[in-house]
Amino acid sequence: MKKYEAISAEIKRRIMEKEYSTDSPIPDEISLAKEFACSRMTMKKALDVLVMEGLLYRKRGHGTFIVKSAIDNKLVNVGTGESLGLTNLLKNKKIESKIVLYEVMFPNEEVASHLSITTKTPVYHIVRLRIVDGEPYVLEDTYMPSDLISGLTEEILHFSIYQYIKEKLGLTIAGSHRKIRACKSNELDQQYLNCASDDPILEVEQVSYLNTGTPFEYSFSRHRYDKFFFTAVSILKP
Amino acid sequence: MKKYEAISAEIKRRIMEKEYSTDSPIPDEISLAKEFACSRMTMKKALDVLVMEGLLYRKRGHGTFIVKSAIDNKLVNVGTGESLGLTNLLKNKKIESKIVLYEVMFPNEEVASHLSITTKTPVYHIVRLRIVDGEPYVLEDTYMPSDLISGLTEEILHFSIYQYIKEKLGLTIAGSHRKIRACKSNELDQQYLNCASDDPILEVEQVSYLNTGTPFEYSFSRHRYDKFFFTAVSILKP
DNA sequence: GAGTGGTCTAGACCACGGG
DNA sequence: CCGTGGTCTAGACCACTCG
Repeated sequence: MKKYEAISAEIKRRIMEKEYSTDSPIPDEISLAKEFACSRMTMKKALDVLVMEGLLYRKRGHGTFIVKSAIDNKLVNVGTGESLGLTNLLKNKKIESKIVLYEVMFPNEEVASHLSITTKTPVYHIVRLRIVDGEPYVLEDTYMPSDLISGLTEEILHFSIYQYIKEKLGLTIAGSHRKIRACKSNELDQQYLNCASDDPILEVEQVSYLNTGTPFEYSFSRHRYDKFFFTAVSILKP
Repeated sequence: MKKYEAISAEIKRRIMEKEYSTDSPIPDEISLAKEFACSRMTMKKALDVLVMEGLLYRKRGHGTFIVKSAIDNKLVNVGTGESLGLTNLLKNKKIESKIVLYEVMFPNEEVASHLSITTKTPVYHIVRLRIVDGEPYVLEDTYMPSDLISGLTEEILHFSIYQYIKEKLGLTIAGSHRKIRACKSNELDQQYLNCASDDPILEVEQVSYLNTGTPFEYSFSRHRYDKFFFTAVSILKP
């Protein structure tokens, strides 16, 4: 365990357990560094994590304070997210997957360009309906290069592709770029998400990358508008 | 100008001008630190900025590489955004504002709780239609404590509230928490955004904070679904 | 082993806000 | 003035990947 992560976790615990007052600043960086027997730079890095998560804010010349609203609201932080994939995000829920389509094909120009491959490189094309606690939740339309993500089976698709990539293929997922938009529902949405023809859809277009910088997934997640929203924390530079 | 920002900007320039190959790593941190006459920690911080923006990625034991797709797509980075407000985001466009409603009122429970005030504290309630290059773009429904954001005039509402807060009131905006969702359009949307009754809306619910941690704005921005999408860069921890 | 980025140190000075 | 956080330094050792 990295030192700054351990410190960060301990301070987070103290905040959540209300061991620090929300009316006065938490102890200053130098005192905390002394308490945790680390340098001030390391202490700062530990606090940086919590500032990023929206739990703390700093006032130059004053100190570091707790964001009051952060204690009650358990934010799903997406800005610098901890994990990707439904299986990770909804750990307490029962998640099922219905495979709507599973094929190997040559990508069109658009898909190929987002995956940084040619139209001659075969890709998996997967359409999955994800069902959370018995309710249809999201329809995922996913493209992955078949040589990169090899050995996919229907059994894996019924569970978690991300877990397979990490644990069985030993690849490291580095992050993703997303575009979030609203759009009209199409027939496929209506059929599988069980929604009305005038129900909107929240669509997340996503390119995910390995730590090698290689894109491994280009996907469109189409969410029921009443079952999902996206959260983001934005911190401006001074 | 801070040193690491200046270095960061210069490296960004080099990437955009294609002065570095995208097939090999950019120079290592120690060489770059030497070139820019700074310590390695400062160099690292400068590169951190570009990693956050999705322009670079690092491979331990290998080097630091350019994200190929980042050069073409000019991402509007929202994750750790540079600025808030339309006036900043769309600098090249002609932005007009039509004031639909402008009143002072007592907030309901929901608004009060998000602004961390009581229902006895008066707030401005502002509904503005923002028009970009002559096209209706977003309908903003905004609540602000009137004692905090004092001296608002219609003239300011026609231009930029954020700029007024920063430049005239001398307050510093620290960041915001957002929820992004899709929803159905209502009559107000249809009237002002000039959209059909079955057109969806991309709604951004936002609480914005000053650097004091005080919430100063609770707003709902309702966007035409065909004129706006939200982008986010997500970087996972190793 | 050589070279990379990742973490950490023990200081230094600066910028800001308050008394 | 003092105390706060913000930046910066010149090193150190570790973890990882490759030849």
